[in-house]
Amino acid sequence: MVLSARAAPTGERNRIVTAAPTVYDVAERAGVSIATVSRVYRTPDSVRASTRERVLAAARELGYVPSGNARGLASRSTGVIGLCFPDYGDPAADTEDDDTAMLYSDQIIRGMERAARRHGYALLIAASLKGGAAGLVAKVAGRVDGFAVMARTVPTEELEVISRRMPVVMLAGPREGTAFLDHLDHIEVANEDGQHELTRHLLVDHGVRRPAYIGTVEESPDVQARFDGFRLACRDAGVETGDEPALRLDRLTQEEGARAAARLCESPGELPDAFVFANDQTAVGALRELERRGLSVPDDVIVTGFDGIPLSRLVRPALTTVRQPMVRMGEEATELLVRRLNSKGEGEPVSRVLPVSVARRASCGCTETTPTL
Amino acid sequence: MVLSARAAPTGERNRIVTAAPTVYDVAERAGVSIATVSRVYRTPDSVRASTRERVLAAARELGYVPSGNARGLASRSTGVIGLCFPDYGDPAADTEDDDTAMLYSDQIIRGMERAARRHGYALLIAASLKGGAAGLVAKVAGRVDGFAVMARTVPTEELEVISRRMPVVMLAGPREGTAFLDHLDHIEVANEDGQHELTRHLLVDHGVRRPAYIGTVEESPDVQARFDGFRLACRDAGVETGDEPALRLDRLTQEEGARAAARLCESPGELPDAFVFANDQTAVGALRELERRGLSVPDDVIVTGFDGIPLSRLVRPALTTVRQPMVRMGEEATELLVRRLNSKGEGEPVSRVLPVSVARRASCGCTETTPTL
DNA sequence: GCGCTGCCTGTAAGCGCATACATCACTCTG
DNA sequence: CAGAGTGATGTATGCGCTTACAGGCAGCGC
Repeated sequence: MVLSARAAPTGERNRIVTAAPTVYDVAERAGVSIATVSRVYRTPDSVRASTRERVLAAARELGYVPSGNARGLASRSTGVIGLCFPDYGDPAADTEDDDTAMLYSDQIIRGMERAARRHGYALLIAASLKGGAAGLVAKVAGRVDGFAVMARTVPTEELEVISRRMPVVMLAGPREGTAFLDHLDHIEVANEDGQHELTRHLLVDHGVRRPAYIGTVEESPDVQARFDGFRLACRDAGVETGDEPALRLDRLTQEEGARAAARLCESPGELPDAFVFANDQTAVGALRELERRGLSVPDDVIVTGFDGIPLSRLVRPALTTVRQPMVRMGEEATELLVRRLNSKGEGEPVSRVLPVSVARRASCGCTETTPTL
Repeated sequence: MVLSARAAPTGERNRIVTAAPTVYDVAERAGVSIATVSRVYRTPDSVRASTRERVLAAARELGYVPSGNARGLASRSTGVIGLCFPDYGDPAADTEDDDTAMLYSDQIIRGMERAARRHGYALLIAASLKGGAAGLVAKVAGRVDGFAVMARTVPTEELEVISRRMPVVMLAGPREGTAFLDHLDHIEVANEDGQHELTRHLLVDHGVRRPAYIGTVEESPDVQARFDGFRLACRDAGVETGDEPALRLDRLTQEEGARAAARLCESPGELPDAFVFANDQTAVGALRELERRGLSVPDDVIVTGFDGIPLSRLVRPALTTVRQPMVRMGEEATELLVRRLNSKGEGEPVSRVLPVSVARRASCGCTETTPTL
């Protein structure tokens, strides 16, 4: 807000001085009708050049900014797409660990924002409160043309309502069983394939024989798929594993990962020769714990992660993991939404599986193939 | 979009079937007027419980979602705040380094989103294209109640227009000289103090005598302030430094940091006993380069950064740095905006300087005081 | 000179909601 | 039992823009 200001004698500064100018003001000043003003912005070519200039000049002088609301209302579209992502962690406890925990969402946000910008859309983001306030949806959904939803951040019933009004795409976490969700567009990564290939690498190339998979208590579809890939690879290689992960964690945090490593080290019997974690954060936590215990990775035990977050590359030893194209996933989400928007939602639901790639790094005994930087 | 679907014989699925229901539809179904429907959402207590239930039931049955646009238009507010941040890097070149480069913005986004959510606002984000498309502003500014702007992402003239309509807060990068910007709310961190304290620690506690400061070619206000802190600390300790950084980099990336380290190592004369980098990314790059050269940090040379990004803690040796409360900065930005919004913008412009803290870690020879996790 | 065509601009009707104001049904006092 | 007060609801208007649709006015061929 601009001050009336320097010149003004008193505390006038920093207050909104004038009501925001509207098309009417601009029209009057330029000596045209409001329709012409609107056309200058919407379809410039349909206005004579000289008129256009006059309007733009008037707008500039008045500091006119079109009201997005009025525009949206009249044109029945907002030029905004929304993203709902999970808010891990307690907003109050701003731990450092939490900082890294959200990298996943960050990348998707970035990807979506970029692609959205390319298409002339802006991005509205909202974390789903863990409490699950219903307000969110009404709030966000009412303001966007399309909606991307990270798995299980929005109750199915709300999704159903929203999807009746606008395109919705689900991110990560495959379609759930429910018939309804089958009809949403959907993007996921090749979790099973990735874990399968990574595991195969450990078994075949590094001769691992007693791998331990560390999953979660409440299996997300992603984690489930990863475990499936792990099991399959073991079966293929004739390595014995149970139908259950060696360990199930409550949350996929560094702390939990460290705890898991501790538990596995202390449990009776032979130490596994590889810890296969369901994500990078936990693997990094394990790395720390093993270092603390004086165990060498990968000599005493191999450690692998999943996700390919930036820090997986930066820890020492660098973490062997499965890289997910997270930024790309965000971009794809936007692309899908935009396509639907342009085609008025016609067409079969799309389900896209993005390929992943195994990053073989030091924590499994491979030399990094790419330079560190 | 819900399919008409399973049942339908043909490609009807995945199309928006019905026009979105409005207050009128809900009102009719519930047998009330639209005003009552509106009141159910805006001021529930002003409607008799039985009526309210009827309305809500009708809304549920119809899948009613209030139009944010209409709401905003009628109430002259959107419930959304905006953030404009820089888009580092080429969107096409999705290098891994770029991933880490944007951590800064990510954290601010997170902080703003959280605080916004607490206050019932949503967050609209838009990176400023480096090309500097003017479209952005009209697009975003027309849709929000308040606007946070990371330093130098929006041209001053546009800011001036926007700030006439709504509260604007500048983030990081102190007020510029221009009189106009002096009147915006503003949040920065204690760059100078932080660098001063860090430098003092090196000089006094570690006996550093030949520190080299590595800055940037085009000095941002932040980087400038950091260098000022560095110089001041040197002067205080009676250590000789020039008025110029030892080196100026084009960009604050890991590559550049590595290159800087190489240059400093190869330059004639005695090796500096400490590399003081203007941010963490460059310091991390230097760490790698020094490792490659077989030099030990901190024994051969001390390295420090600035920012306190998560990976500063994760590299080995862990990086001594100045922690900026980036998430907090985002939160503060939101708080400031919300306060202005509630007070109709009254009051003097606020300039808040957030405190920083020095993280003494292994790269300066200190043991980490906090456990790794 | 006339009607026609095209280009440019104006007129007017909403878009879906919030809200001031009016109305109505009651309850409460005196 | 009239009049005032109270709570619940309806009526009507307008928020600022987009967009059919309807002119007005030039240039064209006849």
